[in-house]
Amino acid sequence: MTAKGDFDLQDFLPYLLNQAAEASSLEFQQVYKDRYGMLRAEWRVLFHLGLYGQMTAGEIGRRARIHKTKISRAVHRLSERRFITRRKDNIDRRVEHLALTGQGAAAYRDLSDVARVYDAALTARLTPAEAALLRSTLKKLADV
Amino acid sequence: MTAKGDFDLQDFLPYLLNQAAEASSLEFQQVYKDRYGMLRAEWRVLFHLGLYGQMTAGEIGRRARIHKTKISRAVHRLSERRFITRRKDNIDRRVEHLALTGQGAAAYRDLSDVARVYDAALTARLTPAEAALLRSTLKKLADV
DNA sequence: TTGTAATAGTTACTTTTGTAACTAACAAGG
DNA sequence: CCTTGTTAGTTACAAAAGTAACTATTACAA
Repeated sequence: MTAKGDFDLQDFLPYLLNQAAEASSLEFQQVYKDRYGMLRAEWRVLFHLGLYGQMTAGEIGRRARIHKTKISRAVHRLSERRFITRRKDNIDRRVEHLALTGQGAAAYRDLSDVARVYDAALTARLTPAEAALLRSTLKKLADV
Repeated sequence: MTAKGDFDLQDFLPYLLNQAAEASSLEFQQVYKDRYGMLRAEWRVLFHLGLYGQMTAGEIGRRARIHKTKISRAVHRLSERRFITRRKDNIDRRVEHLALTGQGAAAYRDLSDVARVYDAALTARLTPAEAALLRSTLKKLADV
């Protein structure tokens, strides 16, 4: 049934990327989900605040390319659970400045340790050359 | 705020993979969605049948690592819209053999053409060495 | 001013997904 | 045959995501 013009699914980059992304996210997902009850958008917001400090929802959305409704819901849940604080800007009162609470910073440190270890384990499955080229190539592809 | 032990989100493989996967899936998604009203699981089922011929839901699920409920719903919608047929196995009557209809085969040919062109466009953004290494590395990572 | 457009973020509504429980059919040992 | 366990696939219910419309505020030009 495979006609000669066909190319295999295994050679279709979007498919391959999705398979690799899903497989490689599984274990980390278990951690932030089981340990902190977070969703994907939530750990991403947490990491942005942990890595780059105080930010607004819009800034996080632009950096991480997350839709504003996802951010809005993530921020809502994170602040509800006291992982982050929200402070209205004095000048532009549409904007809120988000920052980690002590609890949020602790969760961030814990998860970023897990991420570091997990990333090292993934990387160890590749040669150094593969790993380096993979990262740079993925960055290229992520730029739309 | 970025402590010296931190590693950037941009170096975390699961994050990078997800960003690249999402960015690189966007345009193709528009096509199968707008042109045929399909979801991701649906075009994958369609492609499996187009590429490998008649298969059962379970076989597709194992190959593509798609959960059986997603397959079940995809199969339901695809057969409802006359893209595939379902035929009960004579010996093991739990099993159904799925196959493309004429309409399904036409959709498959159209979408696989789109996929081939789109994949070529993505690949063209990389050097040949990068593209080759990317594919082989992704295959490694996709193996859980 | 004041009217129009743009921006930040939220909400309501719908669609899709995740989870677990379910039916139906087969398998295999007693 | 029966019981127990397994496999294929479906369904019910709950959680999450997508879309578009909404509020509130700011920007800017007539």
